[in-house]
Amino acid sequence: MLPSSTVENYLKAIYVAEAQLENGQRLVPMGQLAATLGVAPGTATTMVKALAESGLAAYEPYNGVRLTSSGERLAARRRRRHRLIESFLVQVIGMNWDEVHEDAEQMEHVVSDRLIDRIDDMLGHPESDPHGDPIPTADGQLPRRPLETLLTCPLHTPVTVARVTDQDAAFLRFIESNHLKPGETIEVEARDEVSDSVRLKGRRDARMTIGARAASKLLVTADGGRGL
Amino acid sequence: MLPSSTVENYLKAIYVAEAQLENGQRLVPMGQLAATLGVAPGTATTMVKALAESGLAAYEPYNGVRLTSSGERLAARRRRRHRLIESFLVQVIGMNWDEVHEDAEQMEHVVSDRLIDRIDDMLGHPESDPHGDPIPTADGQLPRRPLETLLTCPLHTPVTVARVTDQDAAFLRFIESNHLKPGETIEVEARDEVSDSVRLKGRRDARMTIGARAASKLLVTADGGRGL
DNA sequence: TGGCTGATTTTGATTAATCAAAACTATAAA
DNA sequence: TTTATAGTTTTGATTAATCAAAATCAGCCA
Repeated sequence: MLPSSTVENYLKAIYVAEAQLENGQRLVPMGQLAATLGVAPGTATTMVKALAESGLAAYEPYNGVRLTSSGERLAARRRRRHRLIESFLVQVIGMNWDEVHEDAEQMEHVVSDRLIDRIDDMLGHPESDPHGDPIPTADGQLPRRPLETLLTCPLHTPVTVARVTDQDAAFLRFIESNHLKPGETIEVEARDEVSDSVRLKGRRDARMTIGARAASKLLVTADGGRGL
Repeated sequence: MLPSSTVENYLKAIYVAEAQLENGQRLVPMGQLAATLGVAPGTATTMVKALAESGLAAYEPYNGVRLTSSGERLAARRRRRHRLIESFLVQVIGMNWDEVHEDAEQMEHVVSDRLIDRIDDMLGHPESDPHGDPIPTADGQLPRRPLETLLTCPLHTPVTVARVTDQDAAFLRFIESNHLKPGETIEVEARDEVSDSVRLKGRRDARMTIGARAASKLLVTADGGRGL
């Protein structure tokens, strides 16, 4: 009855892929799903058919797959667990934010609801995790904030880093050592299409230039207030 | 290469059963192993043969099974993880000692060594968990203390509760509400063979009588000092 | 309108863990 | 010494998750 961690991982991968679909697309293609999960395409097909059986996903042969509302509910619950555990590992255990992903990945499947609630209480019901990723409430609601990336926010205006949408440890260490973690106030000074880069003014007026791809992973709030 | 949680559970069950073997017995019978793991006898046979293949257990057909030294090493590592996690859940997260077993049971299989070490540091390298069970060191050594049960300790002498060898939640709550947790100082006033019971003087001279079976699960140190 | 190509699905096997039930041992009683 | 029985092992199947490779489909290009 309760979904295996394999099932939970498929739901998560579908959710993430759905959010990244271009323009009109509504279905995640099987090949992409199989690739992100690191399994053979046939395996993904078989598993997705099983998900469809149990009402967690809608599957159209040769077209792709998307989550049903109950699949989304499950995925949200799982995201909540993951993000609370990451927050906990960083804030309570004092692990670095670039080394918590793996442990959280494993623990989210096995920890009891009771322990999750306890952690939620301890942290004071946080709205987002150390990366700024929003934490769904127990009933699956997302606290929604309108965020912009460093590619779209206004120039020469103080903005607060709110979220870093990449879990890669090296990238996170880069963000940290340049004082670009959620909560920091920065300003975009210029964008250059040709060199594909963005110039920033950071803490203590430090200047730095980062690539557009990296810039797109830093989400900010336009006002100068606290991002959390 | 790294053992599945199923393998770890078999090792644990064999270890516990070995420690409980009567007098001259050196091997754990298959039937008993299967029963404690809740699997069919044939399943245990198959699995134990696989353990023997990989050098973790010594198996004698129709006689039984015991751990090899490398099996014991693995079991000790696993016990260390379990007990550190239980200690952590009680002392840091504030869960009750009667509700942590299940979570620890799951988490011990998945958390990273890095996190275990971090927990060990946070707790100050404790020698025993909240039940008083000793925590093996990272290289598998057990801090050994000579303990007696309430059935064997001297009468009319202050002793300190050091360990409670039963994980049953109801039993743990009983111990707690009667102030018999590890660290408490108590005295055995009398033992009665016929009624199969033991009379105690506890905190603030409270008198209570418990059954011999329960008394055998309370381990104490003869001196009046702190048990931890 | 074919026919090609790349993505998808099917098919047939494999591995780990399990069960039920049949076959087998070892020992203790007759 | 034979036999019953309790405990153990084997056998044949099952389930979840996976793979490789063969078969199939969809859409586009000519």
